[in-house]
Amino acid sequence: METDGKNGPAFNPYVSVDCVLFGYDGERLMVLLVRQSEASSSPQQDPAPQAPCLADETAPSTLKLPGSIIYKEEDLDEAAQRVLYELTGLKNIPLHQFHAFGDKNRTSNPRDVRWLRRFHGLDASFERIVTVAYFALLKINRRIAPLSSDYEACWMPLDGLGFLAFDHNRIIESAREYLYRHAETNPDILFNILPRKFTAAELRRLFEVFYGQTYDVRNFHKKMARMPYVCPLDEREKGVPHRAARYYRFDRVCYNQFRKIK
Amino acid sequence: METDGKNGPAFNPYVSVDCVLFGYDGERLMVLLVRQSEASSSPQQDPAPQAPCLADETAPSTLKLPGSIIYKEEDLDEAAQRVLYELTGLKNIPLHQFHAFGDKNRTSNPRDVRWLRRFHGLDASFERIVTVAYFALLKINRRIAPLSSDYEACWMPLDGLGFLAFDHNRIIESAREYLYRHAETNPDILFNILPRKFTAAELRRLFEVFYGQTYDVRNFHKKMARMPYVCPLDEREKGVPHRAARYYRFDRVCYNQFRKIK
DNA sequence: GCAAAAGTGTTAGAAGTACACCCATGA
DNA sequence: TCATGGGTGTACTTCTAACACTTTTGC
Repeated sequence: METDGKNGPAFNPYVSVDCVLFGYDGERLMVLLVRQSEASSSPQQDPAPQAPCLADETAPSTLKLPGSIIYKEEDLDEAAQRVLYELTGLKNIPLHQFHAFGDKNRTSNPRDVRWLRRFHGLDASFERIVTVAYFALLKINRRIAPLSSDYEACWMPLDGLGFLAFDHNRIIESAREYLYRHAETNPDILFNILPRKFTAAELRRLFEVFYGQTYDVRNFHKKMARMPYVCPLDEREKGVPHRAARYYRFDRVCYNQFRKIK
Repeated sequence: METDGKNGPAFNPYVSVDCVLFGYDGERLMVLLVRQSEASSSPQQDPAPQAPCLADETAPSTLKLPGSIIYKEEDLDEAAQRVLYELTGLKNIPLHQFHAFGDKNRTSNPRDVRWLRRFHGLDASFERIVTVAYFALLKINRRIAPLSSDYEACWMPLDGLGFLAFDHNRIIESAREYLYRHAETNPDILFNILPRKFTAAELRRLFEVFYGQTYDVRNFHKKMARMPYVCPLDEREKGVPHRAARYYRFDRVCYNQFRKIK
């Protein structure tokens, strides 16, 4: 801050947070998007619940990441938690800040400009919105879906997303890289999106989807054996038309100890 | 951005960039800091060259990270590059954005508030400065030092920093973690801070300082042999009172190829 | 010849990879 | 009894870590 004085053409951009909420439904990685509505009313005033949508490229509205301008009395992290909560009802989910996007022209697409004016009432003189992006990895289950529909939100498969508002395609791509890197050193993030009890096959499936490769079944069992925090239970599957699989659970206490000694 | 409408108490904070410039002098890791001057004039108008300073806890001024409010026509990355250039004269150095700091009270220390008013002429109503932090790893050499002194800048040993302005202690600690993580996947960053020609001992010393551990000499030679981009030269040290060490150089072309196939 | 740093090879354990068959269950 | 997916062991390679002595040079 020493390199400009009173002279510098300082200015105040808007600061927002955007949340890249990855979800796993047991089969695919998804991302939670909301409609960039053409209506000028805010969703709080005019909730329009509707069925979880499919991508519709020809619709007049575009999809975008959930986000919000930060409020005066909020920390960045708090704003991100608020966005998550208002959209999904979830609290205390670790949200990871990964990058700030502040290019001069990131809000220059005419459609986006129009939307910002109508929906946010931003005056014509606004210059830019600097957004601080967060990601989280969520378990897709029944609790989330109904809330999402209030915001015309939908889970979209991560592969083959169409064109999104602003620079949100880029933000998601970036989030994905940070997610992978984060998971390397924090594998617990993956266990959060499995059921409390899970089978070896479920864990393997998750690894295969996440890392985009296949794992030899035998070697994967050995890999699991080397994770002391993956604890086999006595319980097994029931009612399956084949040999019943053993259940495992993730032991966080054990996980934290394991990390310390490593 | 769907979770607030016209209703939200949106506001515009200042947005700044701060640069954590790590430096290596062949022996220690340092960080480049500037004085949080009590004078109200900007350094451009009143450059006061002085000898590279030592930490002086009792002085009326505190040390801080170099940084700047972003200008209207600047991208965040451009602002960070500008700060780096104005302070060191260096261009085209990769600066890595790593985190945005936007806590409500990060600029609430009375001394910092006073400084912001005097030095930046920020009016009394400012609420907050959201700062986007960058780091880079530099080779400390003669070209940097003279420029630094114009800003009352000094290289401080990374360990044992005193109390800095704002939340800059925290920012540096965070930068350090990101730097380590970055170097894991991008080891080239370490070779940038070695001389063009370096000995195995120099490389080992760097690794030991950087990773805070010692390396067995023989194993380290094997480690080097597994880095195809570290090329032995025919040249050797001269005039040393012991067996002359071989020189090596970092081959970037080879490095890039090696990364692709991995 | 001596002080000071350079350079070199072997062994053991841990982790990763490739590969094929029998087991338990419900229908 | 059959279709379906669950579960297991061995051999090879690669990486890591521990460990001690000889070489070269200037003084």
